[in-house]
Amino acid sequence: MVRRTKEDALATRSQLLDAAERVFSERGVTHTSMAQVAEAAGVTRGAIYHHFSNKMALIESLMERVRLPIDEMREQIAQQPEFDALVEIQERTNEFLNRVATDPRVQALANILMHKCEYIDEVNPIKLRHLSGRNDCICDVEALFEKAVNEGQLPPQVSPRIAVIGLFGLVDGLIYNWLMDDGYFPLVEYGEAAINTYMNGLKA
Amino acid sequence: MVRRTKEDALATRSQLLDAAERVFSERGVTHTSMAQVAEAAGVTRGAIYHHFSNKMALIESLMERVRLPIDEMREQIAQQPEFDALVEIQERTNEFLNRVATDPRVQALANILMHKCEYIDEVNPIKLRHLSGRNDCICDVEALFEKAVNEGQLPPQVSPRIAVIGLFGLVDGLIYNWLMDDGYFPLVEYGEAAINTYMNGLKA
DNA sequence: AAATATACATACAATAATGCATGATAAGCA
DNA sequence: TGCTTATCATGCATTATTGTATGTATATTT
Repeated sequence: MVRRTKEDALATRSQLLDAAERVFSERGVTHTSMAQVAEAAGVTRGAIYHHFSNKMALIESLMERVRLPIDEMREQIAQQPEFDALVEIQERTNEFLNRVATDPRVQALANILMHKCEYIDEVNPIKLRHLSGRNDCICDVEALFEKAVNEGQLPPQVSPRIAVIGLFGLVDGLIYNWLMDDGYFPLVEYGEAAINTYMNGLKA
Repeated sequence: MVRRTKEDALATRSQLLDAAERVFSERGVTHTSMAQVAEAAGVTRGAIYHHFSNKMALIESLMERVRLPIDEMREQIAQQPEFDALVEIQERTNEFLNRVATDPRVQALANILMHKCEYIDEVNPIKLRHLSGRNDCICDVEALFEKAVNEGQLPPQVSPRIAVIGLFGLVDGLIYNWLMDDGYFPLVEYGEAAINTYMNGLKA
């Protein structure tokens, strides 16, 4: 082929990301060659190496594409005045489960990160990004738990730190298991029930 | 080298498994070549291919080695008369957390399965084994929850199925997150607290 | 309109990993 | 004791993949 319009090029880039998301999620990151990604996108490897320097850069762009709307969501929520800290926590958590269950893009990326890639050597920038993003969320929710304790919604012996570690473990574990054996339980329904149980346990 | 005693051969096999466990857990399964496993074990690839037909057979043997004692534990528990279903559940769960936290072999395997390998194509025998073993445990615990409901320890509206899905999600998620950022929270302490919270929530 | 840079396709070289075939030596067995 | 076979080491051929270099035709710029 030949040189296309800038818009065409952007579309190609987008197709490449879509294809990578799909193929990585199906066959795993390291078990997928650049040629397979290119084939799935209907182009050649030349197109990939033009847009991305290597496979890891491709994955980073993949994460960027999903991270942006999530960050927006976080900022948007942060601006809102918080009424009820506990309700806030539960709504956010349920919203997250819902997105994983319904947004195929988020779902595919979660699947890639949890089941279709290997975390190698500490320097791995992907892992660091992931952890950094997580940590921000954890801090947010920890602050909410602290607020709930301070305002007497939760008994004073509740440790916000432990509470948030448990909550994230629960959410991540539900998603992990749901993705592992796709749809052997309804994520949103069972997940919300389990989270509700956990939150009730904090009050006791 | 040469032909060794049968015992020597068994020792070599064991060394290979140890080395694989270590190297896979550090560098990931697909990012580790058979040559690297051999080097870590102090032998050549010839030794590996003599004992195992390929990398996947190696991993299967790895899982077998850990599965056996776990299965024994299950059977052993199953024989005991159950006094208190809820206590039983909590003890088993805590025991599991404890093993992951303290037994380096279990920990390495959990790390490999959760963070250092890619689950590819449905036929993957490793995944199937893992799921099958999980399912047995899930059924065990589900039966215990059912017993707890029947005996009035838990309110009747508690669904044993949802309860066990949530519990396993919580445990798996805690382990997953703990392994991801090794030791950024104390697994046993925080884990037991979170599980306790969850179990209390079921009673409410 | 000419020059240049862009957006890819294609071809090539280098690397690395796998599986197997072969070799060597001693253990196990008749 | 002699034969066979198990336990590994070594070497080889094949294959797959990566990164890059080159080619080409068209947007874009001047």
